[in-house]
Amino acid sequence: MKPTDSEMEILQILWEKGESSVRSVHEELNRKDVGYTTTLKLMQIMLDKGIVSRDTSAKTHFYKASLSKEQTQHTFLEKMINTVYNGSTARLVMQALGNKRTSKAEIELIKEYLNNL
Amino acid sequence: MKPTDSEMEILQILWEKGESSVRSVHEELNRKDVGYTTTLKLMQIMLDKGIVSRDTSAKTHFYKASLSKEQTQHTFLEKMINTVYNGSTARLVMQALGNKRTSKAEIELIKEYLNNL
DNA sequence: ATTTACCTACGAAATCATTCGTAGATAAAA
DNA sequence: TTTTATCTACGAATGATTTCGTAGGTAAAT
Repeated sequence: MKPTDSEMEILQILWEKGESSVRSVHEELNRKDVGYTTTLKLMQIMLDKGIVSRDTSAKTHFYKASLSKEQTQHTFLEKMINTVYNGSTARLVMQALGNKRTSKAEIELIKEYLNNL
Repeated sequence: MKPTDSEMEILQILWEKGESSVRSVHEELNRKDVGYTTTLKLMQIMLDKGIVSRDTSAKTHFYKASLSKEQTQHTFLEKMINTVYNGSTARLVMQALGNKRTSKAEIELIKEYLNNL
């Protein structure tokens, strides 16, 4: 239900690339220090947990995320707003904008978005 | 320096309540299933890690957070933006605003904030 | 003065996440 | 056909987090 950090990294790749083999996920994660079977094991554990599903019809299995990116991100955000920002979205947003020097383009994007709300 | 989930829960209480005894933190965490010595141990570990400091002049020790709420929240946000939103602050902000029905007052607050950047 | 109630310290078990090595299967290359 | 490459499965080591039990201290209540 709550992906770990490593699992999150793998999910990112699956969302971006779509259905993928372990090898291709492993190469995308450019953690050079970590062996192939580690990635394999992680993905097998994710399968157990129901975080991903897979197609085993060929020798090389293909994995895909069970949850949508949006749904997962939403869960994370909600949790963060409630536990860390006492339920105030504005507080989170302002801190996000304040602490990082956000690019002008990004700021414009947000302004536009706000006007359309 | 990355507090774990349990450590985060304790930090929340210390930020809110200020300097506190283990007992009072333990009661505030309403995890009924967990014993007092567990909370004690966690806070002792946090002391080892430098996450909290304490006053041992009386029999009952008093703990306080070493890091400010703002700084710690910032670290979390950064990490979240990087791991979940591919480094895009705007994407986080827009999802935060989009998924929850944010009040008009909050939206105004954010607009004003953006104009002052 | 003895019991009761809290407190700290701390070792160690239980749990969970991450890592790797090895075995065995299959397919492609030589 | 034999070798080589690549795949899955899975047990087990490692490391970090969370949990609890027990021992020993101090202070208040009986």
